[in-house]
Amino acid sequence: MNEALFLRNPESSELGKKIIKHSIELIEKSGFEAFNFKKLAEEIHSTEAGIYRYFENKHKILLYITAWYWKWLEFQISYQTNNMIDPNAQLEKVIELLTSPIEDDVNTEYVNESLLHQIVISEGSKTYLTKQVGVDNQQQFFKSYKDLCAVIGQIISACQPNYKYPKSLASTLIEMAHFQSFFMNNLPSLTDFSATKKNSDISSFLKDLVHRCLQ
Amino acid sequence: MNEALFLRNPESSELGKKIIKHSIELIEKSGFEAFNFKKLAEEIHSTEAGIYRYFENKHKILLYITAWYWKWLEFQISYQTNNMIDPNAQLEKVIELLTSPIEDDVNTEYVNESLLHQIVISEGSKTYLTKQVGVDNQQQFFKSYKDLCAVIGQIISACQPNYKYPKSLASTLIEMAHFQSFFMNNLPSLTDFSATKKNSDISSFLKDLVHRCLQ
DNA sequence: TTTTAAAAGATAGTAATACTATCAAAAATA
DNA sequence: TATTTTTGATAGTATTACTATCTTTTAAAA
Repeated sequence: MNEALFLRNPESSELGKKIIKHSIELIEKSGFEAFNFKKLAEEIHSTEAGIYRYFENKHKILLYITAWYWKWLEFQISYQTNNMIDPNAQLEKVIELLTSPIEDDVNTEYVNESLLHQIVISEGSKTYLTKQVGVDNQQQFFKSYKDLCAVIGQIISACQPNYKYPKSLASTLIEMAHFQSFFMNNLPSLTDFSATKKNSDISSFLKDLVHRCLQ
Repeated sequence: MNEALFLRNPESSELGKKIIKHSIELIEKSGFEAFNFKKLAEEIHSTEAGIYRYFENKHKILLYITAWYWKWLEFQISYQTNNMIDPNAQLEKVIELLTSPIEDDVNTEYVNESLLHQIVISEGSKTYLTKQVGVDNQQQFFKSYKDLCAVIGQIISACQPNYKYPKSLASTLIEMAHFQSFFMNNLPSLTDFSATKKNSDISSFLKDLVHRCLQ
């Protein structure tokens, strides 16, 4: 993880891990706006000052957990497409991983990936939709997101070397996997999935989209 | 405009129009997070209490101005596609209107559409990415966004009646017109337009996308 | 033109948020 | 055992997001 995201590495202590674990739970439960260090401190039976020793502010926590998620997802993708030779099959797998509800990964004790996935859907855009996006980007806070996007862009180019917009299609896939999910559950008339509310419908939509774009 | 968005109609008085005009200027300049009623009051030489008589809180102002924008854009679309018979040409026009930088409309004295367009790009998603999205939706706060999406969905269906995802493709077009613009200017590696930084490139990308999806 | 009502201005105050500072206690390490 | 590092406890400040009240100005009705 990018060291500029924290003051003290949360992975290095029990308190740090509790901060991450309960930040994920609280943000998922009440939303990022309602989340603050006082509530978090109460939740983990510590103090506000204690949390400020790990993170400068709540925006850094959001940056940290979303960066964590993108890194984790990139690993899942490379792991699960490892033995595939056909880039088209790889791309289908990527779309499935982007759209399917995530089950909690038992290898990571203090991170609940299922909750984190929901946070990335509902709050993820808030990491970069700010006036500091330029400075934050210079400090490489979005590196893991950009890395994931680059990986997907490369698979797209492998499928169809002549396609002119591999990176934009990659970022479109990531963003739409999340936005269509949010819309389906909260503003259903913006989607074609209001009847079923199935994640597999989003998957079909995106697979159809890339298939037509790259054929 | 939806009457539940305000306490007193800002269009009905000089003070109300000043609130809208300067809200747009301030939010565009410093971002929605830094925007507050105290700064706005100073800007228009009025008082905080005065603004609270028009809007309950700053979130309602953001909802108001974005709803205003979607209504205005829907009008532009219906006006500019009015005499077109070919739905494919209509859809191309829609994409151009979504992606091209907006010039200030002289018919609306207290709204600068160019600034408002930038706000919709950078802050628009924050209107619905909240925990209250359900209640806000019940109160019809997103009606003009959903109306616009429905109009575009209908054009898509007119182009290709067999296409299975007209609404999702419509919301994808709207969101991506904005996100690709934001990425191009702030996180350029997520797009294929970092060399030119031209809005017409986003337009080409989206036209290519719908063309392939609907052929 | 006077009366009355509505809108705006001025001022004050509160609860919550987002921090910073300090010092002592506990835990880990040398 | 001594020393450093981490945590806990407490206090305090500036800003934000409101609410309340009263007076002045403006506008509309009588």
